[in-house]
Amino acid sequence: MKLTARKIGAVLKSRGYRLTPQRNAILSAVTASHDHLTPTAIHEKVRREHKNIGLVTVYRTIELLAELGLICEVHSGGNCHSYLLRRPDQHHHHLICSGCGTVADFTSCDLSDMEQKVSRQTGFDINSHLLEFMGLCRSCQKDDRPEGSVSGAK
Amino acid sequence: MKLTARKIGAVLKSRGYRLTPQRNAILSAVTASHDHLTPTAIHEKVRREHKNIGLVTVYRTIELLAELGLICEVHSGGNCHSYLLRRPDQHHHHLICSGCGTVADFTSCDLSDMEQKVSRQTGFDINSHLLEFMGLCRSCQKDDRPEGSVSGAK
DNA sequence: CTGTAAATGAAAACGTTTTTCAACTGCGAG
DNA sequence: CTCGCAGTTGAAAAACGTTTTCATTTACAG
Ligand SMILES: [Mn+2]
Ligand SMILES: [Mn+2]
Ligand SMILES: [Zn+2]
Ligand SMILES: [Zn+2]
Repeated sequence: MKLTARKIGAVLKSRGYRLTPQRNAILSAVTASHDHLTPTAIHEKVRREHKNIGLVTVYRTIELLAELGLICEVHSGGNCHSYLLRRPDQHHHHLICSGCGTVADFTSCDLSDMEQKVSRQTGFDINSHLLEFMGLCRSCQKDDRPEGSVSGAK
Repeated sequence: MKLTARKIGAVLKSRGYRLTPQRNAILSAVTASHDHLTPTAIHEKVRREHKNIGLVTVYRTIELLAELGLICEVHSGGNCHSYLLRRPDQHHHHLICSGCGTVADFTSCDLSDMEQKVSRQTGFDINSHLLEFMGLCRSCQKDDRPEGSVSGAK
């Protein structure tokens, strides 16, 4: 069942959030678009009708919608990376410990079956993928931290 | 065969790049660390010995090393995202067209086998993953653009 | 040693995201 | 319907992270 601006509005209210004109405008912009939009792009779109809306509001609304799982986030390849020495020669992927930041490598990645399937389903000609696992490394599982005590990189 | 600062230095030279003290310092910092480091983190590390090195140089060197595949890039969850309306209710992933930016959904994702395997191999307790496919959508395959003419979002 | 193209650092420009705070308003209680 | 207030907003500034510019320095081939 497809999400509409109206439905999302209802979800917001049911969760105790207010349904403001600004939020409605943002909902319309997002539901109307078949693209993925950056916060700025959303702002520009919304602005056409709602000239005075602040970019801050866009950020706040996006955050809210993402939290509630009403919008999806795409990693648009921008600049939010950290780096580490390459260890395996081969194509591989990473596991990142959300406790301490440790990164482990994973080489036996076989997405080709999935890629084929997806390719057939969608008609896309796939040429690369981004795959990362998140979790707790062995030692962080033991530590069993108090909560919210991530120390790792960044 | 593990990459060392020395070996990477050799690669650089063999590719016609100069081996400067700054680059060496960065290589040492990166090879010494078992963590993934942000550009700023690398800068801070390197600075201890090489007080005058500029953050610009760190950025330039990282770019170089990444291009040559000597370091790996981890998507550290920062802020480089675009957003779109959630379409499938279920857990799913995205295919992004590098031609026009179109995003397609892919629901039949089954990484659980891989997750189990990786989990066994590394001892990680995996609780989430990031998976995205990149490629050309059907219509962009036809268009066969001149080159570098991405128009999509962002 | 020298000449030259490559590399560097300081500073400024940039684009994005967050913080702050005073003003405003959606909406439920009365 | 009105009132009151917690929730929401916008302007502005601060905080970031990254890139550009440009004059100066330097690695290294010849
Ligand atoms: Mn999604
Ligand atoms: Mn890697
Ligand atoms: Zn850990
Ligand atoms: Zn396309």
